[in-house]
Amino acid sequence: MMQKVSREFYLRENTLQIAKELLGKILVVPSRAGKRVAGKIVETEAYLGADDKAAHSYGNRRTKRTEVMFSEGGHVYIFFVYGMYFQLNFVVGPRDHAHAILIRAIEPVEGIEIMRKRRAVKNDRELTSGPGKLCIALGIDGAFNGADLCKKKIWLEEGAPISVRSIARGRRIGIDYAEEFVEKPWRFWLKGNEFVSRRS
DNA sequence: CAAGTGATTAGC
DNA sequence: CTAATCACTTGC
Repeated sequence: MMQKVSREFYLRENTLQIAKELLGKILVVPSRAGKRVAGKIVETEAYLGADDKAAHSYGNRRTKRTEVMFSEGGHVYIFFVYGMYFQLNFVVGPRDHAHAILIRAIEPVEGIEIMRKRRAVKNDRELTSGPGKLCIALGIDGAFNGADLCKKKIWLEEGAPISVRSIARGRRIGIDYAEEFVEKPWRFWLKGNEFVSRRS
């Protein structure tokens, strides 16, 4: 196994930089039977906490749901949307910073058979090409909320280096309520990767 | 393109 | 308490 990403990576305060650096890293979530199910991160979105109208923690809004966003970097924030889907986020920065990065898409790397079983789709391209899809494929649900990325339930490993020129950025998706923050180019993806989510 | 699904939140 | 909304996906 490649080197596990350490706590220090998540504790930094430059959330946009971290969102970019997450591209290419390998997300690993062992199955219940202990088999590795993993994928390369190909799309992320940064949510800049108290000052970002698109963030759940905007204005330091602290509720039962957003509580884990205020924990220290390296923890997992899971929320449930549209009555059906879980969304995977990594909390970054020091305690009470309340910044998070949404993992929007991954490219399957290990345990693809398990992913196919969990997602009954014809085309492998549909396996993990969206934030709700990848949670199903990886078996991520509300029980992962607050999990520590430095422990054994879910973690990140270094992947092959990514060239800066292969990174694209643009506006975030599905945040029409965020007023002047709608246009902020805080979504990052790997150019041309077929697992990047379709919508723009 | 629109339905579906239920937790979460704000507002009374 | 109620009602609107929602960091999405799928099938029409």
